[in-house]
Amino acid sequence: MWVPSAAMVAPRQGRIPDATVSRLPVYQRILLELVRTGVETVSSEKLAGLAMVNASKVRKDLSYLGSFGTRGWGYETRYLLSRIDEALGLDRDWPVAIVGLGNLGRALANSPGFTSRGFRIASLFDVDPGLVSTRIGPVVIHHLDDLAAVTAGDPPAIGVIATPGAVAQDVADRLVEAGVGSLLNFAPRVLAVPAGVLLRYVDLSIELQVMSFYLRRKGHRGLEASGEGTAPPEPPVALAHPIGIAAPGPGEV
Amino acid sequence: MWVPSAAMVAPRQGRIPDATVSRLPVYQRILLELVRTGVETVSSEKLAGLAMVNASKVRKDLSYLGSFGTRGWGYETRYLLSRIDEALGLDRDWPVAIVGLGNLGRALANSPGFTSRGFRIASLFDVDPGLVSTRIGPVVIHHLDDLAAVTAGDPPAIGVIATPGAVAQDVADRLVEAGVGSLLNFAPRVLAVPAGVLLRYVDLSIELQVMSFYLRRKGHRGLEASGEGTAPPEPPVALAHPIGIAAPGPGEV
DNA sequence: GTTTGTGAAGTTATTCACAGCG
DNA sequence: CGCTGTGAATAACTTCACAAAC
Repeated sequence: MWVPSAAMVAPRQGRIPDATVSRLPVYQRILLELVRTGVETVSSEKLAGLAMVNASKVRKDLSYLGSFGTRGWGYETRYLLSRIDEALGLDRDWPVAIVGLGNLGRALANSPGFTSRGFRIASLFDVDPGLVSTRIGPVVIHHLDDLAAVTAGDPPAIGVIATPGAVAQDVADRLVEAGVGSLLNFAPRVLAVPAGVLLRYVDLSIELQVMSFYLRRKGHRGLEASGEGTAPPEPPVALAHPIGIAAPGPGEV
Repeated sequence: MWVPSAAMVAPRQGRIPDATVSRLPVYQRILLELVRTGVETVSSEKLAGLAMVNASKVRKDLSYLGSFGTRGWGYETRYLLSRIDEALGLDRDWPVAIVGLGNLGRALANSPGFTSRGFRIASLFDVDPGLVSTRIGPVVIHHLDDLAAVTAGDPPAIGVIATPGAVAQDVADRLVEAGVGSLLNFAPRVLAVPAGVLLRYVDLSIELQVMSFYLRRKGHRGLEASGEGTAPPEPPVALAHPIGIAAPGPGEV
């Protein structure tokens, strides 16, 4: 069995760039699959191919965690995975509260994100009397008004907002008040939160509109153009990348 | 009524930076609300406050579309909105196909993204016999195997993948084969698509894991830490921004 | 021979700071 | 005056290219 030397384990002290952080989960998922299928080592080239990114980007990303590849050989999948898990804090269980259990909230509650390690649904909230007191799996849905009482003494690390936009700021305020450390907002609203509270957005409308922009550039024609007529297409363009998953690879413009 | 001069309308010929493109939908949404509530003008400072970004970023972003502010005064909300809509291609209707109508797919199909201008659900697909032939609103759900037949002659501009990860690549292949110009992937998989097809990702697991990383840095403690013990917290850090909505503003670390 | 890890170069994005216009 | 629009400065990120390690 391969054993890392002390020098190889030592993680960089410096900051890990944001762009790198947002790619680590991609590598993590790929490594999980490689380990599952019995692959023991992987080169930056191979990993880059699977993640659809440049190989030197993979090497630089991994170098921020430490230097645990073997030259001429590659990375040991199982060990690399454990280092990424540790960097991402997946060696803990982060309690998550979800507010809003319509289709989206239910989809989130049942998504693979919560069945894998690292996260745990701690509490659910809605205002619909038809939903309150029902369960999703083992977790009962409470009324939003009981949020403070339910989370008292054990505030969730992450609050997920899956409500209509109109109430998103109110929900955010309540979650912050309850002591939640970070918010993941699916509602189509820009939110204001106090300094120190992390805030990220996932927004379908924005994704669609960004696609619309690049489709127009590609010269794609929108059907049933409403209004004054169709603008001329602009020259093709490379696609900006999404939530930071992967830079444009061979498969993308 | 205010009428723009020719000089003010002329859009820049140069490329609009990707980072700007991903912020335009945010400005668009805010302007929509300002227009709706009867606000006639807005300064870059005000708009920046609402979007939680730096004011000079707003001015630079808007300057890529042309120069239609009035010095000493600000921007005319209704006119600015129309220019952003045009830049984003929202003056057309992009037909969208959604594959996978579990909770997530249904949430997407019913989301405000499709009730507003610019997008139209053209077709829906699933493989579940219990769903095929049922409707969501006026649109019937077809079997995935009928995708080629249903979209023949009128390929959707955008394909939305809301299936389990295991079948996402197959669905992507079918959509591309059918002539779809861009893909929005909600499945937790990296996809390969031919050059020329736009591809964006929305991934809950990644968002959660990125939050986990920054929570750890903040010194937040995960409950019930599994495994060998809790790593020491790292110094606080600024939060990277998500799908490119907004740079860290006053409300965010 | 092969592949990592990393300085250096190149590219893109953000912020500053102020001239110029209404 | 106030506020836009934009060059110039800074910062962040990506890619190149190669010496060092196995």
